[in-house]
Amino acid sequence: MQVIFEKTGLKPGSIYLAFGNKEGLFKESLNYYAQQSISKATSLMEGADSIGESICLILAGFVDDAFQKDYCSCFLVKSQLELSGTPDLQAHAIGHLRDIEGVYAHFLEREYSTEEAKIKATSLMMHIFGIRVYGYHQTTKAQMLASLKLGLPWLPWDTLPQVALLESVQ
Amino acid sequence: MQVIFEKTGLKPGSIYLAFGNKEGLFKESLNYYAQQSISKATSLMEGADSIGESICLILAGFVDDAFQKDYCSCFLVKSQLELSGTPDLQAHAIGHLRDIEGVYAHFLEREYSTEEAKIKATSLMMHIFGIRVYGYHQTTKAQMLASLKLGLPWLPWDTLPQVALLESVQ
DNA sequence: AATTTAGTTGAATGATTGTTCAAATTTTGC
DNA sequence: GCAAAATTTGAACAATCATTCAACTAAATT
Repeated sequence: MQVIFEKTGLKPGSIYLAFGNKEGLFKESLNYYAQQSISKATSLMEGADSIGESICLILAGFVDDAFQKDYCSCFLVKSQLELSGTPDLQAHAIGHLRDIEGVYAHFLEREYSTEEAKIKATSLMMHIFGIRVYGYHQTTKAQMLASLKLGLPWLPWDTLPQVALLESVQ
Repeated sequence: MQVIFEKTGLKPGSIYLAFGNKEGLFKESLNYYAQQSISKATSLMEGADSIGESICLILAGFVDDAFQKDYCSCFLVKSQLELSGTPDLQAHAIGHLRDIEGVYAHFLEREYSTEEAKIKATSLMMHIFGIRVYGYHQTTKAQMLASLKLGLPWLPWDTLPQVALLESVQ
């Protein structure tokens, strides 16, 4: 809260009037972040010819994130892990992550059976979580991408415009 | 610290004499947890005929963990993500995780080239991180295992004694 | 048994935390 | 232009936090 007072320049009273308490502000932030994430992914997959290709682009973007300075993983993932002591908020974060998995599963159903789409979405989420944690290790983009190709061999990595991947190689 | 005073029954002075300060205690805990993790994995792979099979067993164990009550993911993973504000401790956690990746890479070199072993170890770590995060979502063991099979197809899932996997299916 | 070392106690300290509220200010609706 | 509603302010409060320390007890050494 103290950091937020500083960064926003607002006084405690204003923020407490708007959000009630710390948990309220946190929950609202989680909602905003989740909505933002979902609409970003959705709009990328909606307009694409190939779901697979847009997923590759999304993943390449996550890899890029990891090499930005002040990388801070993913708000939802971090919250889910940190909030063991606050089951209410943790459930909120988990719910959003499951929604995101649902979005991927939904779009994958265009190209696979319901069963296949579901299991592929889970594998996808595992890799996303993997990137979000492994990102801090600061190895190389090439290594992370190679590992993604190995773990997600059903994605059309090679039909991607090479620039998209090359520009991801530091 | 307060919780530790309660749970151990020790008074502040005793703990501060032994560990210096909160960071010291935390660092020592990370070291202990990491050493424990590494020796558990190492001893499993050392005595095994097939590295692949022992890795499958390790992963199945991680999946089991996720369905234990009071599941709390992995101390190193959680610490790495939480300690953005304490670069010193975060680097410590990251170092341990990279050590663990090194152990897997080392054993995989028995069956693959150095290059192959390295990239497979990275993919393995991504899946482990994935399990550690996804574990909170409480779907089903079957779904998590199926997703692991999909993402790690180079592991000998089918040569595993069926009991080991069956007993993992809730 | 005497002396040094190691470990524990219990209370206290100062800093930081989340939170509240009456008064002042700005914005809105008529 | 005015009254009502909405926001902001600034100072304060109470709780919690990590940490310290002199006094006390137990263990080890000679």
